[in-house]
Amino acid sequence: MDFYNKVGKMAIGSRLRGLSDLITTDAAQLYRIYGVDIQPRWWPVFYSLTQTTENSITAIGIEIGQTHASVSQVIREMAKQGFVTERKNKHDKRKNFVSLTDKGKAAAMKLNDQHKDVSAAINRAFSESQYDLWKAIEEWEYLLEQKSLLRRVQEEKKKREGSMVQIVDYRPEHKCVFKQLNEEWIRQYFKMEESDYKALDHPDEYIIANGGHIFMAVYEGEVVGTCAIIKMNDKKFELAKMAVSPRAQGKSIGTLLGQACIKKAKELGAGTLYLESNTLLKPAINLYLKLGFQKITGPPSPYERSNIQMELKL
Amino acid sequence: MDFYNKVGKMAIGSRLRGLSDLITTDAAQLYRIYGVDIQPRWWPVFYSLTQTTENSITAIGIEIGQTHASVSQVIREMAKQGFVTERKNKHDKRKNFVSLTDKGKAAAMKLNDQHKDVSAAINRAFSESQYDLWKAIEEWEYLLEQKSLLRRVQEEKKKREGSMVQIVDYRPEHKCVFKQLNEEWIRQYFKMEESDYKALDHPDEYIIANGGHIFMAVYEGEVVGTCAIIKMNDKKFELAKMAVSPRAQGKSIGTLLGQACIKKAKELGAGTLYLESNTLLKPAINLYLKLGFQKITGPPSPYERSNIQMELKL
DNA sequence: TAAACTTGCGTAAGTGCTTACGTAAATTTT
DNA sequence: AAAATTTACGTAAGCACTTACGCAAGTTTA
Repeated sequence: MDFYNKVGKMAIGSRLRGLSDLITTDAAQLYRIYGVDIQPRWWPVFYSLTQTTENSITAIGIEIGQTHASVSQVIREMAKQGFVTERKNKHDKRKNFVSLTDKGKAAAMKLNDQHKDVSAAINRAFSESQYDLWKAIEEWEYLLEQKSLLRRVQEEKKKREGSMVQIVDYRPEHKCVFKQLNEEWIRQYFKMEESDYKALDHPDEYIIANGGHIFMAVYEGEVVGTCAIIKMNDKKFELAKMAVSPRAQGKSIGTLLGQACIKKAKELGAGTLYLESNTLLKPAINLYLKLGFQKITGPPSPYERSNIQMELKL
Repeated sequence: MDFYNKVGKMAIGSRLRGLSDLITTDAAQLYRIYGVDIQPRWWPVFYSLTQTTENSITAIGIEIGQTHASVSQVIREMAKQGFVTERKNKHDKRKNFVSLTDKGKAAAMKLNDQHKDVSAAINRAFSESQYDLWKAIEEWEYLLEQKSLLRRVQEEKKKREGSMVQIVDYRPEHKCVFKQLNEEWIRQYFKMEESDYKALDHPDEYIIANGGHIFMAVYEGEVVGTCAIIKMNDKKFELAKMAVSPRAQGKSIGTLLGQACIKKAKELGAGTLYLESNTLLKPAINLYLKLGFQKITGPPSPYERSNIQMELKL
């Protein structure tokens, strides 16, 4: 199929199903060859019943990895053809115990031959092949169990979108959006305090002129995040005013801003980066931890909403 | 799934489908993440349409490896949601040309990102894996194209059943079945001749006492085939009276009998094995060819039904 | 001991494809 | 030019499962 090559390995799902179909379409004819008048879909149930004298619907389903509904349907068809009999359990009247009839057992004998031959044919095909399909499937099952495809794709999305984010220095024209981004999240969780207005209305004076720095995150031409470091003394800066627009979350923008701030603080000769936050903001705290910050107990903060203090030694 | 291990590699079909499901079930959620309101099953059609400005139903089907019926259904759904428009072809009014609307194109842009991320995720998974699933699938597709699973199983069946066939020397109690087996096939195609009765009614005198040999094939305790070598002179034997019961055909019994006769003829010091047959009996002629016999032109035969003569140099 | 939950099962409906079939248009054969 | 065949498409129904739901029977909790 040329399409597969165009689309690339993304088509792995379709391709797997295609191969599965290629293998299973022959099945119906196979049963005819062995003179057993059964439906291919009965096979797993049939096989399971040959292993245990009798079994309940749900138990069979679990064993063969299908739903009880599917087994129930198959059993009904098999019973109609006289391959199995059903028997209600005495102790637990909900349970429906199923076992092979004589006709079923006779068919099972023939199926046993078929099982032998199919196994032999498949094993021979395996021995003819260079790449081990069986092990490859096992490995993929394991890989996807460890981390689902969905999560893998989400990670790739984050990475791609993160690479499209630019971290730029604060410029006067950012004044308005700088305040807006911060006000947005503060109002969502808390209320604006006096000290907020001071820094947000006059970033140039309170932050930059004071020896600090502000970064802005730009995504698709739009400013979607910000973060600042404020000079406390020659050796200590505060990480503050971190804000990311809710529309742009999930793109690792906080991480990128944090990393830029840490780098800048080092350049400015800081030995410690300090911050105040609130334990209510779990994603933020997680981000700080990921950046290397650790909880400390310091002097009280001027901000009402602050209930946790953290520090990073540079 | 424990069942897989019990059943062995015969479950390869189910297992492939299982893995395919594991990969494709995530798909539905994926589209939501990318903010595109499309059905996963639309994807191949969608992708195909982004490659060509417009295309007909059947052509799309061929490209994506599905039936036109499937494409027709998908297009109907997509049109209802306004992703595509249909346009009857002027020159050929049967054709229905489909193209993306603006809404469709916008969705295609988003899908493009999704395609990138999914491809990246899958490629990363491939690079994490040790066994190459992709190549393994390719190889199996090739193997099954060369020889279908059905044929492979049939071969195994033949081999297994062949190994259950015993070739034994003629004993007096075989007299009746020896005649019966031969009469059965002769009557089916021709009519019994005078010379038939001589050899079939008195095998001891005409064949064995004369320095020849008769083999019987036994399957599941029942005599199901026979074949004889008749001495023509010290260096030349005739292969004759080969008969296999129709109920036991397809088990390579003819081959086994033939091989036994060839071996015996060698032991008896023959240099040539000769036979007469009829070109009507194609499977028989094929068997003789497979055993190494070649067509010759010799003196006329006493049997009316003989129209071909063959010989094997030992 | 009643109420709430869990378990086992059957039935219905959905899924994403397929095959089967019918119809109209185009093409080839007679 | 009529008849037969092929092509393009739509619709219906089937396949082998699934999920959703409801009922009855058991078990646990309050």
